[in-house]
Amino acid sequence: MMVESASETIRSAPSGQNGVGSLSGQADGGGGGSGGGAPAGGSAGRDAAAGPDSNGEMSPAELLHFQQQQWPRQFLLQQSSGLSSPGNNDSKQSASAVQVPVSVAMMSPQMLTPQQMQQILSPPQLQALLQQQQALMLQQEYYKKQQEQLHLQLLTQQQAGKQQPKEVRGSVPPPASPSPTPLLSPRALGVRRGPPAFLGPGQPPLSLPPIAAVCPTDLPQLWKGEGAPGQPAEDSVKQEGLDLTGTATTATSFAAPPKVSPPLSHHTLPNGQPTVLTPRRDSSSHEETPGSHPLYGHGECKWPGCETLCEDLGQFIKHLNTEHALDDRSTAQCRVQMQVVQQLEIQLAKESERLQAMMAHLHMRPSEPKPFSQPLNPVPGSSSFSKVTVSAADSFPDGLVHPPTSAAAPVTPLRPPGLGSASLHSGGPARRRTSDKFCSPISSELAQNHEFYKNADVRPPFTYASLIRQAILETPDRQLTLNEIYNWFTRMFAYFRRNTATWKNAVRHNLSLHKCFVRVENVKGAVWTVDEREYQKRRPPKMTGSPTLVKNMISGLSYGALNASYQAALAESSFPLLNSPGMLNPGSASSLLPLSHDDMGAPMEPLPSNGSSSPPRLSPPQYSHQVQVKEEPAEAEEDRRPGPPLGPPNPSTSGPPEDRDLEEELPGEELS
DNA sequence: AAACGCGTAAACATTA
DNA sequence: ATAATGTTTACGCGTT
Repeated sequence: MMVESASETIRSAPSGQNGVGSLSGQADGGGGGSGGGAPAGGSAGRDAAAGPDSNGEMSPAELLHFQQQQWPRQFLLQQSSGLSSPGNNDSKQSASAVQVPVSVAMMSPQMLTPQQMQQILSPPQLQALLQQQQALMLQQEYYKKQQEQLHLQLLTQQQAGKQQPKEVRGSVPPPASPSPTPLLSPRALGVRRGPPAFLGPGQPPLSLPPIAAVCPTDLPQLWKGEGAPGQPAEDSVKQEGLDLTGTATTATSFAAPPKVSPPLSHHTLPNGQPTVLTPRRDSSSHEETPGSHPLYGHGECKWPGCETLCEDLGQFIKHLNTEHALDDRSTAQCRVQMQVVQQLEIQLAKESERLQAMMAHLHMRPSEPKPFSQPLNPVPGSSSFSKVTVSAADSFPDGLVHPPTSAAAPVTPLRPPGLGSASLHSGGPARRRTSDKFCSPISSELAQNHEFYKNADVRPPFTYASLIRQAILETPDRQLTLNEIYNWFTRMFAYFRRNTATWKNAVRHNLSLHKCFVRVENVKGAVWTVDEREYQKRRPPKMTGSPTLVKNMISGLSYGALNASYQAALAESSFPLLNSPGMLNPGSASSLLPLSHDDMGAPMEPLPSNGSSSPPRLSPPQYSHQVQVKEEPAEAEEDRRPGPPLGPPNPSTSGPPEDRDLEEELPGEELS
């Protein structure tokens, strides 16, 4: 995950080879503080090596990451964009994307990182993407075969003395040659991998072309954009090709309503081969001049595999007639193209169907329109939020957003933690914190995406401190041994099932570093507890309503952050939901009490000076227990609290539970 | 630009 | 002796 910062890499360099090799050492999971090796070498290196499950080979998750980088990103983006507004060329129509999950709709293509994608999509979705990609690769294979076949045919013909259409591009090798030299240039056959011509001169290599720019007309890119499997992903440009493939897949959807596959015109080729042509090739999307030709764009021929430059339409027509006249080659290419289209159609149909189902599902839910300015103190039972369908505008006017959906939703399995985890992996450590900072209440987030985090190798958008705290608070007696904390991490997050040395070290580091974590000597050893007061202390002032914040959310931090913020806001406004039965954390979700001041933006609440157990500190009752723990031996605590079994939240529970709950909730919002 | 929070690495000490 | 625990320092990055 995260791209290791260059600096890190640099730093580690001197320390010695860090690499996978050394990593393996630390991968032993021993976790000992000794820190094993220096990871480094890059994110991939570290991640791959550190994990116990990584033996130098890519784990499924890593593979997923890798593949995600190839195309799904744009694919999805476009898809989402298309959903929200088929005709909208503006890729940033976030605000208007009311019907699309905010987490997706707001994403800016350029900002979506594979990790974000991962977060946005549920594992099944990711899986689907993978499959799609594989399907595309298979297609590629198919094309290649076809091309080879064609090649052979032509070769045969040629050898038979038949007149072959002359190769357009001068680079055609002498026909007679029996050598592997392609009779048809790879390019002509679509195998060629030159710089994607479709990337117009003005288009930055990595930028995503406006949705509108991708249309059926661009399908030919498949011919060249997709490289042969063996071809190492070239460079960004090349990847772009892949991306575009995905894009192309979606492209058709823009031209037609999501639900139905675009009508197709079935033509019959001269040779009798039915050809499927996407309708309005020319009109759809491409801003082509009235007199343009579907196969002509950006000054060049768009015939699959052909990039011949043509100054004008006239020249192009001429070229078309001469070079792409009716012949075996053209026919074969047409056939291939037809296959491409058909595949895409099928794909589109499937995706459309899925989309419909998703939308239907999501729209059904928002049973509760977000009540706007609700009091900061959420009304119990108000609801859980879902990261769905809320326009940015709605969410940020006051920095508060209300859950569009109704709480009942227990944890939706594998629901992508879109909003909350948004910016996670996009960058270095700090970056991921962003979302954290923006507060998504950890318990809420966790509750909702429990399954997701549990199964997806996605890094949770919380700081170690917040996670540790959460782990501790989830237990009946609010204390855990280091090992138990470790276990919690691994149990709750797939992500922490690897890189053990790294994160364990981080956990220990955090425990020691933060005053909020108090080590208590217990009979059996030492346990860690949380000093809620301290924890609260470290929380930076809230950003509620801060223009700056909003601004950041909207622009600076990438949509991911925005989403996170949004989610956080939602969550904050709906604490009660934390207590919903669906909550995964039995222990933590015990309280229905309105959270105290804490979150909601209230800057730090001045801690009342009730300091019960902690003399020096004025700590509100809620915090007292923590403090006690801290100052008292574990036994004391145990006495205090026999330890209500971690059962579902029991509102009726009296005192102690309350405290607990409060504590939990308070912090609920994770820092800030 | 500085301060701060966070993640990561790593050296070192202590304990089981 | 070894591994698990803890503590501490350092560095880089992003945000405020």
